[in-house]
Amino acid sequence: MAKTAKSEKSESARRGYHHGDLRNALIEAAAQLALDGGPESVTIRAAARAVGVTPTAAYRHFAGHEELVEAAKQQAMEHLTGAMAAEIRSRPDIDDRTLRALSDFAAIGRGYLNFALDHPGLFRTAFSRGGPLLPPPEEQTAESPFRKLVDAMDELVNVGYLPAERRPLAELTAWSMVHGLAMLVLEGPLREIDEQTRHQVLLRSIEIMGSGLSGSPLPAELRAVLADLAGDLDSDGEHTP
Amino acid sequence: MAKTAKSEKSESARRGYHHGDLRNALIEAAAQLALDGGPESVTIRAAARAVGVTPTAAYRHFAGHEELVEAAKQQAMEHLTGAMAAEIRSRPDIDDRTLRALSDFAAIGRGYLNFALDHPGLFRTAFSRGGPLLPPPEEQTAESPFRKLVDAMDELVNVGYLPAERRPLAELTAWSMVHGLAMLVLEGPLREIDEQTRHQVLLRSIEIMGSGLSGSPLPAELRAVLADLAGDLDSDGEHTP
DNA sequence: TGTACATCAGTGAACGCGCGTTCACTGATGTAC
DNA sequence: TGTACATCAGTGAACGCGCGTTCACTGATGTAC
Repeated sequence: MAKTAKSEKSESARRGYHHGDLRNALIEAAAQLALDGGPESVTIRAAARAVGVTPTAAYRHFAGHEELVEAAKQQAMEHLTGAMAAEIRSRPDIDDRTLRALSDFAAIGRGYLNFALDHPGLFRTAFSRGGPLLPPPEEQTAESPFRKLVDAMDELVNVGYLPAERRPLAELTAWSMVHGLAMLVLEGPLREIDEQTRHQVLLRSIEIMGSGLSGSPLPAELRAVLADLAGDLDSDGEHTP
Repeated sequence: MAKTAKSEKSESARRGYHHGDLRNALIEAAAQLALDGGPESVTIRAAARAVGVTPTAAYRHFAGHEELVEAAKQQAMEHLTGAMAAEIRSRPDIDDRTLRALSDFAAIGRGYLNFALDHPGLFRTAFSRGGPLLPPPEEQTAESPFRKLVDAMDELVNVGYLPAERRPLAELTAWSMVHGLAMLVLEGPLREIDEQTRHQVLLRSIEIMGSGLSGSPLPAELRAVLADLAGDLDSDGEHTP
């Protein structure tokens, strides 16, 4: 870093140096492989091929195959984080705090499922065996989907919707629900379910979760908001923000 | 079958014929491989090796590798069915119908999670990509876990606990929840969660689901029953019935 | 500023692996006479 | 009941594949004088 501080040149010089930034190029190639074919498709040889380099070259930057795959999983998780953060950011504001908190909550679930359906290869990679563990709270950024879920739930308590004694671990229940739905629908026994049913299951799930949290049925106005949100759930291809 | 009808001998004679029943032997070997190492471990060569036969011999009974793997997945699903049916059967009777229906419901979730934790290889195989689809209702046996879940939910309606308008698709929500929990805890980002937390998440999940269905908090007596049930959730190794 | 040298990113050939799959075959079984 | 023959389940050798990984190497870069 002393070198980098000395001159800007070394920064740009490095670009033309042999390959430039082979490590990151390989990671990006690995992420692309994961996007196309899931974690099984991430191999050293394929990544090297994609970058236009000899497999051996990869061993200058990774201890072995496993390290490349781990990088791809990490990358896939960051894609999920980015996609969800963007989706959540792009939602219109709602004045009523309770309504807002609940709709945040629903949007998180919807974003998760959308990502899974839009990028099955990445989703599978992010959650494949040996993928990244849930980081401890202090290491989670504000963008982290899980952090956003926790925040939304905390807000539900602050707002008086969710009784404090029902709060503990509720985020894990909510996560399980939407994760399970994604898995069952993506590559599980429900993978041939029709789009409308899938849509309705998410709706019902959010509803059940919502009233399961508060301990009372959802007010009609909330149900309307949730229905709107779930309506953005898209099916094939990219979803329009 | 005309032959079989003619004499019982042909039945037993077939046993000693070359290998006897190589097809089923290979399927059983495949299931064992899946138990030990998940679906990736199911190969024609390994199954043949386990049975003590040449790989080529497998091609008399399976069109190719894919067909053997499919058989293993089917087998894994049947194991799940059997294990859950046994677990549900072995529960003590409860007089109160509502209590009973709710505890059935909870036991199904617990059985599912127990199977996943006790036999991760089989669980992963049953739900791996390209695994068996959920059969249409008319093809589900009374033993089918999904059928049992549907029945339990119907009973919750009959008993007046679950309002009919909240019934539709609720079984898919419940399934998603427990499936997601199993995936997250088995090989996902929660795989290093401690046993006690895992236990409590299931408890909270059943509670949230239960009150989310009815639209009102669980009566204290129900919570006590559920806590008992979830207490049977075991962690490492076989669970004791 | 120019030259000799050290460094180290990437090359090319090769290895061993387990896999799926195919081939011509063998030898046990069941059957027709 | 005994013998010739057809059937077909299983053998053994071999193929090509893509993979991970290692080896001695080359040649571009950065640096010391």
